[in-house]
Amino acid sequence: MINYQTEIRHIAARMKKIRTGKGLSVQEVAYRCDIERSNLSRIEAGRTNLTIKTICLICNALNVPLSEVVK
Amino acid sequence: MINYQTEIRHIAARMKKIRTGKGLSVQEVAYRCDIERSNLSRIEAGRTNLTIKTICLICNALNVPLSEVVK
DNA sequence: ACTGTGCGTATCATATATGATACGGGAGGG
DNA sequence: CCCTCCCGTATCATATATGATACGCACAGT
Repeated sequence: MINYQTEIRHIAARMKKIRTGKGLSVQEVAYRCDIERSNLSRIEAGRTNLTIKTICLICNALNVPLSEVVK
Repeated sequence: MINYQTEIRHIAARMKKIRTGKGLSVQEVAYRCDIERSNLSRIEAGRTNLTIKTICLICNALNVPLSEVVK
């Protein structure tokens, strides 16, 4: 049984970990995927129920497959 | 490079395949996850950019892990 | 022919993700 | 002490996912 709130937090945490692991700033990633920096901050804080589109854009900016973020 | 529109269509197709594979009707799945039947129809037609919450609810109704739908 | 059921789709209202902007704080360099 | 980044967060506007409802069609059973 999946708890979607937990899942959102997990996805957010993975994104942040990948980003910092690659030494990228929030600004840089936001710029790469044409997402508002403030929005990306909210997302990484796990405070938004993101859409597939947004997840894909961020995955592209981080240069990782979807499966790396959604497990 | 991930194309989010393609990804949405893939996810929609997997959901439909799993549902029909289990012999469930759209109504039944919609009822199980408390989602509008019309909305689930739209989703399976690949016409909406679904949120993580919605995907999780549907996965629960289909009794499959997230990884079965998002690859 | 009639009825019930499942599905797709259209429309409108509502909730909410995202865009846009602004402010404050911490860290580091001059 | 100033700057300059980077980050978190708050607020408001806008775009859009979803809820709610309705209609038409195909199909099966009677």
